[in-house]
Amino acid sequence: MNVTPNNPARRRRPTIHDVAREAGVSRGTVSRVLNGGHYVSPAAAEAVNAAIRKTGYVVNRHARSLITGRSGSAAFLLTEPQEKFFEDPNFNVLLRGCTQALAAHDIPLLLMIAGSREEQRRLTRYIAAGHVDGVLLISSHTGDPVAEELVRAGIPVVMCGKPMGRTRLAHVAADDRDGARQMVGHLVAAGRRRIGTVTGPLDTSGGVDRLAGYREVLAEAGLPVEDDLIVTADYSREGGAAATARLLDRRPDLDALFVASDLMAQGALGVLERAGRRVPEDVAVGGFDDSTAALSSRPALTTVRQPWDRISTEMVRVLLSQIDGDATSAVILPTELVPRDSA
Amino acid sequence: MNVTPNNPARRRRPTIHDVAREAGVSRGTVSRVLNGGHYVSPAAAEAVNAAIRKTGYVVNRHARSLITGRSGSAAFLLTEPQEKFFEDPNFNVLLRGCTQALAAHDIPLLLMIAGSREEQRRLTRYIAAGHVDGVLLISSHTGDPVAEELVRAGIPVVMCGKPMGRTRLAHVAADDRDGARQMVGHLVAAGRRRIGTVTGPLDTSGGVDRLAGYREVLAEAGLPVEDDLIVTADYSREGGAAATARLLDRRPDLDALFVASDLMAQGALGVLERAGRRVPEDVAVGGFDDSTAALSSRPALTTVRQPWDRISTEMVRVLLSQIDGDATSAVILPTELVPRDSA
DNA sequence: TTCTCTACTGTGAACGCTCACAGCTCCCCG
DNA sequence: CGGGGAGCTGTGAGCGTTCACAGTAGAGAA
Repeated sequence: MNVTPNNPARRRRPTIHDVAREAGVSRGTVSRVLNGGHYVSPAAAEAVNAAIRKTGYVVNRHARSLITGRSGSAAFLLTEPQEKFFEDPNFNVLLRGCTQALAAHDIPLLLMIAGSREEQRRLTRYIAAGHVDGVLLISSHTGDPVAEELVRAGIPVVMCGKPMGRTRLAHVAADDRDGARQMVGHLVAAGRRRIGTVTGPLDTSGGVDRLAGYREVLAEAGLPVEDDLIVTADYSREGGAAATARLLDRRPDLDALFVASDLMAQGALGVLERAGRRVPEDVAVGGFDDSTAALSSRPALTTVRQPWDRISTEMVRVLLSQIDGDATSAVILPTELVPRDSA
Repeated sequence: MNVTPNNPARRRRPTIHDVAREAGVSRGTVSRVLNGGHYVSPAAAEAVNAAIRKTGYVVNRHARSLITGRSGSAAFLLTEPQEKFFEDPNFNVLLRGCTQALAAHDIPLLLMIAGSREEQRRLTRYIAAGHVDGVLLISSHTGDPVAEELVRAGIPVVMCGKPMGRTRLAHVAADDRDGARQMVGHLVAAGRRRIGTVTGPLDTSGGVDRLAGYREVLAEAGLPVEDDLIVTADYSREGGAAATARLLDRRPDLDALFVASDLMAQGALGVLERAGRRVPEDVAVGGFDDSTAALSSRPALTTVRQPWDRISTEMVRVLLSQIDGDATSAVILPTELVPRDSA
């Protein structure tokens, strides 16, 4: 005697066959409903949808991927040690924006971190094996081999920020040069004359382009561009503090400071305060990014807004169109001066 | 006439068939080599491995998943707004540790963030649909519905930290109570008598248990446990600063402070400095976590080390064994006092 | 009426893998 | 010397989809 008669296949997940049987149609029709509903009669579509609701059917993505050759997911790939990114408030906004933009297309975003060359190799292999349809690449420094490897493997890649190498790579970036021009122009217009700058690393486009904007505006205003007013740091709070200390040491007559990131500007504010300089009375300070750090610092930071929300949606748009076979493209988005209390 | 005779299937990825043909064996043998190499002669294994190298073969995980029913990936799921986690240095260490521990098993870790109830629902559905083999759940607050939903759907889940609800959930946590006992014991032994505490949120086990340890030690030392020496904050730097200011206002006679996280302790140090108190001479400060914040603060923070590296490897171990069908289990790891300069 | 075109539907064949099974050889033990 | 087991191998089936194709019905044109 069978003790559990009603339990031959307990809790098997319903397949497309079950839905088809339930709806009284064929597999093909169910599949068509699932994929856009073209060439399906209204009555059949209705029956299929009812059957899907009734059975609680969910497509098996593995089966679908096997035949379509697509995984239905994308990667958010960091090719530098993660600490740097996590500390940076911009990163939060970018990640969140990309996740949401992809969620609208029902594409989950896998966050991958490849700090060491070893990890880079492993992940490149993994991605190149087709486990991900496309990559949002967050890498700033020159000579990052990952982008090239992925492109060679035929994987759609979109970078955040202008790539430094000569590779023709799809990317989305803010207009760093113009943002710097706006900020330094603002400082000049306020009557500042001895304007220093703390740049980002000069193997990143943000570092180079913001410095270029600074130089241009000074030159246009007829002010000398002096080397001892220029210090390079690494976008971190501590780096910004150290650079500012050095600058202040070299040029005690400083009356304004353009810092290439809000985080570094926070470090700068601390150093200036400890040195007894009032901001903005003695030294005006301008940041870059309009990150959360800008609002929480005291005084509130005058900064340059990067349109992170638009950057993320654009990155996703470019990636998806590239996955659909379109050519690579580049998008540069405008930046905007945000005047607050520090300058 | 065929114009491109040599190009019928350009750049097709090699399959197990190609490897089998190349090695002169059958599909079955190749599959066995791929899955551990049992019941394969050394000669055959050698031939297969050579063929894999030659063809550049990589398994198609979609095909494998289709039959095994496993995805070969795991999720790192945050059920709270991401900002909080990213700011916290502990989170970096935990994420990195888990990623590495899983990488050793060739299991990629998908980072998922479910800040809103809406996102939680979407991701729960996604995970329950079988797209991930298991979940490392980072959620601290009481009444988080995600854990229960996942468990009900039969998904292996391991939590970081003791769950507050009554659910019997697999988890890995540090011994918060004992860590607090060590720290407060240290303060008492140093002759401190008016010891305040800044606790974590009281709907997290870290908040509750560390407070419990504080209370116990004071009671055991014959010191009064006074309510106005206890303030609750939210683990953030700012929250810690605000709580300390309140405490100092209420009890100017404070001679020691046990702060339930290093980040909050950093905030506390700032407030104490501005209030003109010397640390540790006037007020001894003890943190919790031994995060990077502890070393970078001035003075270097005496704190309680949470074994994050072991926590992450244990989480992965418990998750994998649960995926393999073992029962859920809980692991509590020891904490350790790290004496530095602040107490 | 017949023919063509469009809208819709069902069916077989993949996709690339693992699993179960059957078959083979060889060795050890009774 | 026969039987049983261990070690190794190949084969067929099937996982749950999508895709291409063949086919049907009905509408409209010739």
